[in-house]
Amino acid sequence: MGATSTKQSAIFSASLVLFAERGFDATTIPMIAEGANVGAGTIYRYFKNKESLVNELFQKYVKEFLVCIEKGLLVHRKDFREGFHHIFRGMIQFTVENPRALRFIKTHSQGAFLDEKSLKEYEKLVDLVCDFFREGQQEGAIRTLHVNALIAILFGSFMEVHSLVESQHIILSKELLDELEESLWAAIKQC
Amino acid sequence: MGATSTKQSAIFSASLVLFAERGFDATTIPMIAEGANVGAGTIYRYFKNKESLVNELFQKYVKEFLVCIEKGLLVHRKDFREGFHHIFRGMIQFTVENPRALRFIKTHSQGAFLDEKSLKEYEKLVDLVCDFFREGQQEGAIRTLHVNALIAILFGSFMEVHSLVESQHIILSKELLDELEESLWAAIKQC
Amino acid sequence: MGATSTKQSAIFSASLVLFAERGFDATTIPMIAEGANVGAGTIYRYFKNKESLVNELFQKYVKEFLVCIEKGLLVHRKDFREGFHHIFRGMIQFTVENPRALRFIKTHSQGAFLDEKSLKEYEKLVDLVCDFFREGQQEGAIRTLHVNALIAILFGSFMEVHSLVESQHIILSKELLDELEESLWAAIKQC
Amino acid sequence: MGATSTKQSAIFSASLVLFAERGFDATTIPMIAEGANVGAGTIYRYFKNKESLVNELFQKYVKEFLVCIEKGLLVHRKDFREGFHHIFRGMIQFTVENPRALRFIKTHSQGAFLDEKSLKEYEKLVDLVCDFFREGQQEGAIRTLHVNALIAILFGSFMEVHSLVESQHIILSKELLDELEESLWAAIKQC
DNA sequence: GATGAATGAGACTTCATTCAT
DNA sequence: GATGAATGAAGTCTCATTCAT
Repeated sequence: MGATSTKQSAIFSASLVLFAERGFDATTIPMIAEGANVGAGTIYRYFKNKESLVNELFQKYVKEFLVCIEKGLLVHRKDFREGFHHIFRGMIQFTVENPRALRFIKTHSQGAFLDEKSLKEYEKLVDLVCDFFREGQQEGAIRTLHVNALIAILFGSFMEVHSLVESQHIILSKELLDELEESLWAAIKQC
Repeated sequence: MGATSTKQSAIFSASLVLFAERGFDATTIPMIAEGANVGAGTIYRYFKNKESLVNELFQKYVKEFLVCIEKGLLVHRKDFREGFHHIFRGMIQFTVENPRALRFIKTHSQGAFLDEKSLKEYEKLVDLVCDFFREGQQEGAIRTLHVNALIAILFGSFMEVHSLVESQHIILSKELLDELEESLWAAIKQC
Repeated sequence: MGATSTKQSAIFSASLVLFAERGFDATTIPMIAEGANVGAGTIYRYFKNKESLVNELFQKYVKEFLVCIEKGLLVHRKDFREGFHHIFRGMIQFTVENPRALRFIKTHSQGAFLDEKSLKEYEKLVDLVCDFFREGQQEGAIRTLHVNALIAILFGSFMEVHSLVESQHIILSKELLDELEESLWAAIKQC
Repeated sequence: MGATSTKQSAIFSASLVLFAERGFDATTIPMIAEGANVGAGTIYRYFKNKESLVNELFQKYVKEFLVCIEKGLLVHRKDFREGFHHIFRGMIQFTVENPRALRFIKTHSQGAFLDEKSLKEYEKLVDLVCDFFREGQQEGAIRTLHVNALIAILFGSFMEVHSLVESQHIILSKELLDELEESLWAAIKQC
């Protein structure tokens, strides 16, 4: 909890903003150093190299995303509509608590620079929701589309809407969230 | 059909594959040259520079995408379910006819390298579907979500599923397409 | 007297020699880097780009040239023969103190890469001598040739002789200088 | 006297203009080709390469310059003032008949691309005037400066004034020429 | 003979990374 | 531990030269 973690988190913060806005390749180490108010060399005390930094950042936020979704799921398992509500609200909570993180995750989840650990962590996130959907399908509550497709619909839609909110093409409101949840549930539920 | 168009289209093809797979920044001119079986210098006979290349490629495919969607829409306008069917099938047709193009469009549509013409062309695409949705909302056939959100749901989902097909996480089949269409229509329609 | 000024002046020195000998276009950054014993990238820590380097170098030496000529002029203004003597000796002093600088200035003073500041600085140099000549003409001490032509004679001759000295076609001696001064004065003075 | 010599002289003309205005390095083969209204490849039918072209051009104009000066000299040898007059008028004639040639010769006479033949031809030019000056010195008509220095004064001044005329800083007139001749003779003659 | 499309060597420049301070 | 000056590999782009047409 000393000066060390302060510097590291400053580097994390600056990286998140820059990676989310400009992408991995277009972000330079000096940019991050300036954003974090540290020397360029200092970054290399905390991270082996630029790839290492992006991977640690990616894993950090994927984990936090996972926690946000997991939290609500554990409680209400029987009712799938309720379960979906918790997943959806967990996603919202994550984007609110970690402003640039979702865009960062989305735009970097296919990057060639991701190492095995990052990919595995990302898969965990997907698997969690997969399991939920699969169970719902067995109970006849959820559409019999390929579970990966269902996840694609859920995440793809959500992230795209999130982009619009961030770029201020859409204004976030309670109504929007409720309608969006309803729309996505309609896409997912067995009719 | 002389050597000219052959070289240029070889450069286009190689660029499309590389940009779609690795992104603009991570793709180098030598990579494109090798993929197109031309010398690096040749690329500069056909395109002013790397940015010019990505913009021309972007406009080309956005235009073709537009054509695919427009085609069906013009016929069946009254029935929105039918209209949606044509949009959806147009999207499918485009992805089948232009294997990497949709992923390229999606991953580059926010790039800082896009010039005004590219942005305008992309906007046309969005506007076309916007208009369709807006009309449907006035007729009470389509959900009253913000039209941009509806588009985000449609395109976001579709592209994400498309990614899964391309990465062979999902196998494309008539059933999948039918169910996906049904699911997305459920997300969009007024219930 | 830190490492900073050492590197920068090494780059300046190497540039001066190379630009003077080969010209701006035929001098490459790697050549300069090798001459200055620095990495090629280091040059870009001190100068924005190659043009910036040549402009800073040009301004530096034109300023020093100006100082050399100005110094003597300020004292003896009434006697034009004496004034000319000081201009001439100032030119000599400059070429002795800054071995390659005069040739560099001469061969680059018409370069398309010169920016406004460089041109203005060069003009100052010309104007100083112009004023001296104009005054001399009004007093009937100096030939009524166009002042620009007088300057052309003075500088053109001087630089050409300087070239011969540098290329060791002529050996520099007190006699040579005295005779040269006499010859140029004869060209300039009203007879 | 067919199409061949037409093309070659078109290439020569275009090269002269471009080399004189932009210099050897800043002039590209495509520029010359466009200026000469020939294909780029055609240039290589008439000249081995770019260096060969500049050397042939240089030799051609140095030779013509030599002829211009030689012509008048052969007649009046005893009177050095008269001899100088012919040299000077020969120089004028050359610049009038070959608009860009003198500037081309001057700005390229130190180029690293000049081959032995070019250097030898240039030396001939210098030697011709050298001999004249040396003879004049022996007769006590010409200043006892190093002959190379005398040539430097003559050519250096002349070329510099010529530059001013070309750049329209000075307007060419009979008076200017007469005064200039007088001034240069004053610089050269034994007083 | 004439052309200009094609090429690749080499120029300028950037930036991840190191290391002396 | 922190820094940022220094570096050189690698990227973009130009252009002299070749060669199939």
